[in-house]
Amino acid sequence: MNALLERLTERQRRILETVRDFIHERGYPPTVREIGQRVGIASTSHIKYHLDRLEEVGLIQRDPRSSRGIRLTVAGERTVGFGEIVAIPLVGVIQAGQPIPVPASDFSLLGIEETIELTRGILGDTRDLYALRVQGNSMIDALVHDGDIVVMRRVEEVENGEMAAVWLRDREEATLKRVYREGSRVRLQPANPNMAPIYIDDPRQVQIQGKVVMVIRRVG
Amino acid sequence: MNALLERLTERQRRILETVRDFIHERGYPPTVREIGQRVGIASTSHIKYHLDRLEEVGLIQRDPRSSRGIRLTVAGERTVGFGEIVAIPLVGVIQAGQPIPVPASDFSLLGIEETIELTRGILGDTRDLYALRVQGNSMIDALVHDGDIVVMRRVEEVENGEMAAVWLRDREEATLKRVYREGSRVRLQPANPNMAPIYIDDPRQVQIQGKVVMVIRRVG
DNA sequence: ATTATAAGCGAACATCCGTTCAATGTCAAG
DNA sequence: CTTGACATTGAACGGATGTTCGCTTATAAT
Repeated sequence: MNALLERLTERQRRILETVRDFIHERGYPPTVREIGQRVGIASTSHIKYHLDRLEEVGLIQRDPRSSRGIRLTVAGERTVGFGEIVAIPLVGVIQAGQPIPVPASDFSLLGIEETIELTRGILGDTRDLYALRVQGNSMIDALVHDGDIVVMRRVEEVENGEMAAVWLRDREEATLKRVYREGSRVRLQPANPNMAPIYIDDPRQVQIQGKVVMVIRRVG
Repeated sequence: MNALLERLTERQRRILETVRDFIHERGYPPTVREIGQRVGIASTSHIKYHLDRLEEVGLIQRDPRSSRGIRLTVAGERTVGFGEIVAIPLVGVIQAGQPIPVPASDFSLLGIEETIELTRGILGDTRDLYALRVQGNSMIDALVHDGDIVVMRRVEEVENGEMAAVWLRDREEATLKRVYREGSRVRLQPANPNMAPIYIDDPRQVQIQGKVVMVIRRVG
């Protein structure tokens, strides 16, 4: 999946992580010697050697003639998983009678018009996320309504009880429900506890299209 | 409202903004001399003099013996309005039969156990925000349910049609509704379009406790 | 065995950088 | 007018910092 990361030696990934951690802790990048202290390399020139490699492959960027003039590039932040802000591509719309769009697995954020930016803290696992805008009130039994943004994780299967976006083949309907496998049938439980569950006898009618991670509603 | 900011001279606020901008642009803090270049001060000692003042009032923090060892404190980020991340204090719980907590106007983030961090981009105006956790399903007609987080802005009055947290005195009930003043009475409209509005004849029964800015639902 | 490549060390150096010091200017209060 | 607090300057010092250079070691390919 990530060709860059494979090209890195253990030392180099260690250095990249150290730079990331240092910035996160102190609010400014480390010096060559401070990196050395953390990764256990005595020679400053040797660290420079590795930093040159990291810069060559485009994971970091440096300002020559500037002390601590080092920062992770977008690629660098991605390979090592940076601290604060996660950009989630907004790839489409949830609509009644329409399957829920699932982006390709190598989505690169290029060519995506819009992203929403969240902090790592309020998300759990930040891998394979994408976001959809809700159109219409067809998801209202999931306590989701027009204009909301749903953050999803691209998965093929879900655990019992997880909230998923499912496509019901026969009804030609997309819906957000908690999915329970009960013997041979499937129970789809609305988020609204006042509403009754749906039972599907043929599990093949239920196609998992993703897993709901978060719902965000901006109120004008 | 902000006593700190008034105590700052023009020069000092300018320096604070310069530090903020520099970090934002380059990814690392400026040196004393780089600050001088931008604000037009030739003497390094003079800049140190102002940095000492800024540190005294707690707007910046410095690592002695570290080059570029300067960062904005939370207070500093707030006075000068920092770039990306906004920390919103999580001050309590919304519960049926309980007024909605409203923090004091000078909430300083000190003594607050928990905060949620969001990016400036998905919020609009980031002033006077606080957050509440929803407990129970009493807000379900606002499409909000147990465990959701509601981001609020501390206001005393709302525009017509805005979603607000209101306390109904006679019912002893807190609820999230769109508020419409219709002549002498007040219409409270649920977010769920399938549900009927509530009409209150005596406007004094309706006490605005805040304005809903965002609803966030983390799905397990 | 030889060679190429990556990994590593330590010293030396010029520059960068935070800090200190002595001195001057400004301006309102006493 | 004097005083004292604040603002500003310039020079100098010592330590921090990125870079260069020469050298050594380990590993794998030729």
